[in-house]
Amino acid sequence: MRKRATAKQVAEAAGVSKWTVIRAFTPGASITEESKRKVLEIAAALNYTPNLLARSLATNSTRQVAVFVDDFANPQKLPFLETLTEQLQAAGLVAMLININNHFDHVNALLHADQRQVDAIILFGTAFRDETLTDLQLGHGMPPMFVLARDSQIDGVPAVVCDAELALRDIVRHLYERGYRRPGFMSGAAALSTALRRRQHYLEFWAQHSIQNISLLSADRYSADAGAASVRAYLASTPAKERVDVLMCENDILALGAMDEIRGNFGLKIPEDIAIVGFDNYELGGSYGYGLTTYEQPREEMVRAVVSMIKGAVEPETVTLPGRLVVRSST
Amino acid sequence: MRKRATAKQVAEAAGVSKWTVIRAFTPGASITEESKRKVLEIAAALNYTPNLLARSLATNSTRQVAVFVDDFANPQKLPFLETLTEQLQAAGLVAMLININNHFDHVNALLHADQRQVDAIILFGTAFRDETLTDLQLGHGMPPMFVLARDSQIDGVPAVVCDAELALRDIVRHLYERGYRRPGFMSGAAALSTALRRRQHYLEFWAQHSIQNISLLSADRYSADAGAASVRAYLASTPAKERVDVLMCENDILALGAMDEIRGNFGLKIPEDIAIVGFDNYELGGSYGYGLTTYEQPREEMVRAVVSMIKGAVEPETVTLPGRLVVRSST
DNA sequence: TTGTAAGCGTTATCAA
DNA sequence: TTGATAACGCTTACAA
Repeated sequence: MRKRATAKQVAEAAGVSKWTVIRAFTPGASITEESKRKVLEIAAALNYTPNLLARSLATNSTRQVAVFVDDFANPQKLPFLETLTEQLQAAGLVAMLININNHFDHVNALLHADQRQVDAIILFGTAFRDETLTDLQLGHGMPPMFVLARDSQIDGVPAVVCDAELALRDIVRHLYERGYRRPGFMSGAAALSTALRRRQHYLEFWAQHSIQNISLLSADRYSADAGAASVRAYLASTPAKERVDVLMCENDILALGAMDEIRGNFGLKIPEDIAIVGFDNYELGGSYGYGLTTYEQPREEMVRAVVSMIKGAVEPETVTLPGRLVVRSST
Repeated sequence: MRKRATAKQVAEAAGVSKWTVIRAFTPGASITEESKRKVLEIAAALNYTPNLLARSLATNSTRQVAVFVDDFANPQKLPFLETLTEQLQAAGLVAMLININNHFDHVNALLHADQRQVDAIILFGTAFRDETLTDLQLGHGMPPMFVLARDSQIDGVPAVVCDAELALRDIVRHLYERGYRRPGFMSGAAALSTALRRRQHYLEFWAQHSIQNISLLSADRYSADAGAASVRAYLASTPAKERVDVLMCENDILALGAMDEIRGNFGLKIPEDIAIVGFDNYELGGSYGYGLTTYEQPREEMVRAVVSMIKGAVEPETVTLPGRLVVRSST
């Protein structure tokens, strides 16, 4: 059990009251330079620093934000976590990273975060069951919640997402202008609303060009291997004449796997035989070997939006932000 | 300001003292079934749950662990974070994710974690300046610290690492048995002890086979592009006859970039012209397109070791754990 | 089994 | 500017 100096001890050593000590550590408090200097000096000698835990109890604000994550397979999470922690910390907040993968009970995680008195909860791209939330929301008093990088269909829980409609419009326009006319779409495993929406808009915008006959592939996980397996099955069962001329994959990881398979195993050329589009702008996709055309989510802006709402600088409401089409050699 | 029911309120509503309420929520406390049932019932009605913040203050234990991360570019961090949060949570602990990249002051981060009264601090693969630590350690009273996935050269701060000597011995033995005799090594940017150690052991074990002439390449970042650029410069300036027959890269990301460049830009075959070895067993390296031979760190065991020490189940001391050579088609 | 008193280290508020 | 009182919601130790 390690010991720390408390304000009281510093006060005694400095010959002042403990409130004066507190003031010395409170920016802008009314205290004479003289007292402040003396207190800080003694505090340094005694190795005293304010106890944020006690402060949280007294102020009813922990300045901690729970961040729920359930899918650690998507490498895209990492830059998001970096940006998120960076902006939270810059705002004087700190992230509690809570894993809610299969091993954990979602309701319990929520309750636990609440008991820790976090100032807010961010559902970061999680497949949170909506019923779970509605149940608990009713039980009032929960910390404010936000959904990041995924749609929210829960009343009163705002989401910050990349504008899927705009994204798919840009993508399809690009593909159409490049001359592709036989599109395909590879879905990932999850029936997440965000995922479904990408496909839906893809179909919708092709339909506006009177192209309705779209090949639908599906991968059973979000991994390169699953992407490869999916495209392998497709190519193996589809005569060259009938194949798509462009395949959009729901995210970059699937796309990378598909590219490997198309070039390596089938000896086809990208984009001459089949063009490929991904989603997320995962770093490796931009490397020489791939040159994957993709769409980048406005990470900084999305995070900024959530953090602003948490800080209370902005009214909480669902925000949809435009991303950026990144054209490379795969289309 | 949201309101929560407190133990006192529940006590009044239930007609008992608040300590009885506490007992109802304390497993194994001495309380009659009758009182307990009643209290829990009223508590549920009032939406009461114990305030973990107040508990932490009273018990002097937050059950929070600060996890410092500075390099979010390495996708290997993600599975580690998943395992770490999983095991911490299973032990009743929760991770505070603290970003200490360039934007932040390391000393301050440490001080801040301390002020938050965390039970422990994990330096997860960070390039923490050792002087920083020694300074602060002296100021006693800091939470116990641990270094994960990197060597620690700081007195009293134990590390949990993958056994580099064993790893490189296995790798070099494998390469030697496969018949390779002209090895090369690509280093990443950082002068991290862990990184230097890999190269050192690589040289050492080749030397045991009387092979001393080892080509040293270096990449200026840990990214696929940097790996590609490094190998490009090498190949462009080295006649085919004089080239290495096997190139070990300090991690998988560098290796993947190198592979792309070797095959795509130079039209060489892997492993016939140049064999490649990586380190980390990053998922994409295992996909069909790469088939990268690599070495897998014993993630679960490493995390288990740290968590055991934090729980106090095991004496804190540096632990070196054996990993696993993963042989694929690139060698 | 249950209630009481004291304490954890702060902050808010008011009085001096 | 400074000091004092009460409060934050819980735990520990002890008494009833």
